[in-house]
Amino acid sequence: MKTGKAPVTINDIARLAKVSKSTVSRVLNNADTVSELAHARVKSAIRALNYRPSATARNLARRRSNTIALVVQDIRNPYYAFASWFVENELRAHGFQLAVFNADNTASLEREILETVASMRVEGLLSVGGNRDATALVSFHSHSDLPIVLIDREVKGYDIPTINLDNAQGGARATDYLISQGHRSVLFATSDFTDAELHRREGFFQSLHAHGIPRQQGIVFTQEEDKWSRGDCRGLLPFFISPRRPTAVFASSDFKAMHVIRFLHERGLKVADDVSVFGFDDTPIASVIVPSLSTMRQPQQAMIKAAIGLLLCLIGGGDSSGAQRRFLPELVIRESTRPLCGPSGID
Amino acid sequence: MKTGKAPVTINDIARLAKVSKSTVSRVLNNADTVSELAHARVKSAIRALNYRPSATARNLARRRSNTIALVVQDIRNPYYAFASWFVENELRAHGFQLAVFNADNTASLEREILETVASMRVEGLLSVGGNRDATALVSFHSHSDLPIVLIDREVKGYDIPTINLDNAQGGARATDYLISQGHRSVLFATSDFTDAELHRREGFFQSLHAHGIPRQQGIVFTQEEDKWSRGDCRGLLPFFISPRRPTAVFASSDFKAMHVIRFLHERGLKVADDVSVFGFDDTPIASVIVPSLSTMRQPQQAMIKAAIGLLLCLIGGGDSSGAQRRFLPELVIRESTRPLCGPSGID
DNA sequence: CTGAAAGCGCTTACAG
DNA sequence: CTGAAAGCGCTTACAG
Repeated sequence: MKTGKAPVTINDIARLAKVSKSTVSRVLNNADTVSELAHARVKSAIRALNYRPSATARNLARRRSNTIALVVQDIRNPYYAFASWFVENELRAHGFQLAVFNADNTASLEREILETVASMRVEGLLSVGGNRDATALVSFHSHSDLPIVLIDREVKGYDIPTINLDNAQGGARATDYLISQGHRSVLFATSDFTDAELHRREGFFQSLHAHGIPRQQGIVFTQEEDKWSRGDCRGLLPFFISPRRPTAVFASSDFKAMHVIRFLHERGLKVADDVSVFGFDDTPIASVIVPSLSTMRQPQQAMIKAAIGLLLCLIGGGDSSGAQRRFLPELVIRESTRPLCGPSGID
Repeated sequence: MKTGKAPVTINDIARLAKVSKSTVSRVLNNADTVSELAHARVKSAIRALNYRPSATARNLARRRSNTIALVVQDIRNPYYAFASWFVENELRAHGFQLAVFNADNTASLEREILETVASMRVEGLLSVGGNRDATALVSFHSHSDLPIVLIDREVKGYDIPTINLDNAQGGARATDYLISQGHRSVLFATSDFTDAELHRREGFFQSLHAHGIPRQQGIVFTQEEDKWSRGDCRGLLPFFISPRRPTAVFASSDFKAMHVIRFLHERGLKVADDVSVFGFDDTPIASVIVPSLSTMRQPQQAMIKAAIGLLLCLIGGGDSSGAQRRFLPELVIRESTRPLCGPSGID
């Protein structure tokens, strides 16, 4: 029953059903002003020709696409993969379609995506995560009416509605916890890629300070995101050949924590027993790996729901200039951290 | 510089640049038959009004969308997330856009997606993975001209171009390896959700048989995919309270292997030392976790490239009825498996 | 309840 | 090199 090259159109249906295309359109859109007879004939014509209305034509005529764009920074990252899954489900419940775009942590790609999104005439844009260069986004936002809501991204000096985690507090509370377990020599492992990480680091130092620990004992190890992705942690070596090695590592994400764990393993150090490891995000896998990972949980679903609520409100014409919501992370203690008992832990 | 409610159109540009919309269209499409003057005026009008042509209108007029649909079974699964990343990059190189759809392992959702895809007038469809109910896909394929290529899915009795892994061989070679390490009591942990898993299990039994191991010593533990997702492995308990517990577990995916590892950990059993664990897929995380996971590597990128090549060929009008390619998995030995030394391993 | 007509924002022959 | 016209496949007032 292959239909040949040219797709069947509303005119084909009208002809076969012996009605006007207006009437076909009416049954397509469930109008109640169609006679039973016409309705039946149209329906059967549709079935006979295996007709599906063109979304393209419909969108053009209706001047709306009924779709919302989501741009994530890296779909390979489970955190974003899950976000896209959740956003799609939430939007479906509201009758919207989702178009996902992957920015690959690259500003130039993000720029392209914004162009595409604009030409698609989507009705709203959700962006989750992001690197620090937001110029494309800012310029796009200031030149367009498209409702935009950002998650996990701060754009200073511009009024874009934003849903964020209190990353500084997260960093501080994680560090507080490690210190409360007796750790005095804590290494913060990160990249300086996102504002979120910068704030987590800030919180790290705040906590040290609050506990009267000199800044030098709060060691920071930074390397490019790319090296983390490849699992290249050689840069950590110097910190662990010294006799006064850190007794705890606080990584700026679960993903990095897992790489730190592998590094320690290869150096013959045991997680928890020798070195406590703490993550950030509470990725699904954090509770599965052995030992399971202590981490700061990000209330991702709540944040996404809030963002979608905001976006839908904006689309509905609502005003939310200056809308900023900040969520609090939650301490999750698992197996990868342990109290430091006695001085034997350091040396 | 907000533009007000109605988006600017090609007519606005034509008016401002004092040319016809034909000419605007020409510069939009980089036609070389435009005078310098006209070109410059159009360009500056476009910039002045921040104009972006409507992809919807363009697609309708051109009768092509330039986009390809990818349907994955569960975007939360890193395997699929990576696939979508890779497909997008490959397609970009060929000038196509990608629209990703998530079937959530649900036949009814897959059906809906197929409807959407059809109405979008995409130019091709790639499907990766899939549960065993392919009726929607088969019926769709037989009623439409849309080029379709399947990856990791077998549809028997219908001629849909397919790229598959030789899962039976993968299952057999993995089991061969475990047996070669002295394991005689191997547990195969799986769900019976996909054909791939069924074939892996088949290979498992083939290998046992080839090594003269009675079927009863090849234990199979099956539970629904859903329980695996939730990490509920209580069903494994009976196998491990018996004194003659398995010395090796072969899981039908890396993901399941990780849950098995957690289960063993909670029972006080050490991976590799007490029980060898073997996965399937070689997910990125397999080499990061501690101990790193022995597994069968699936040449995912090569398979995707082959699938895209096939799809592009079909789109170009090529004929590939009966196109079936089968790739071979590769044995990857890491830390989670160990030779069984001496009878002490069994009891 | 139904159809003819205009329009959505583009592209594409066709003349000139 | 350029413009007027027709057309892509729908929807939406407007008459009747």
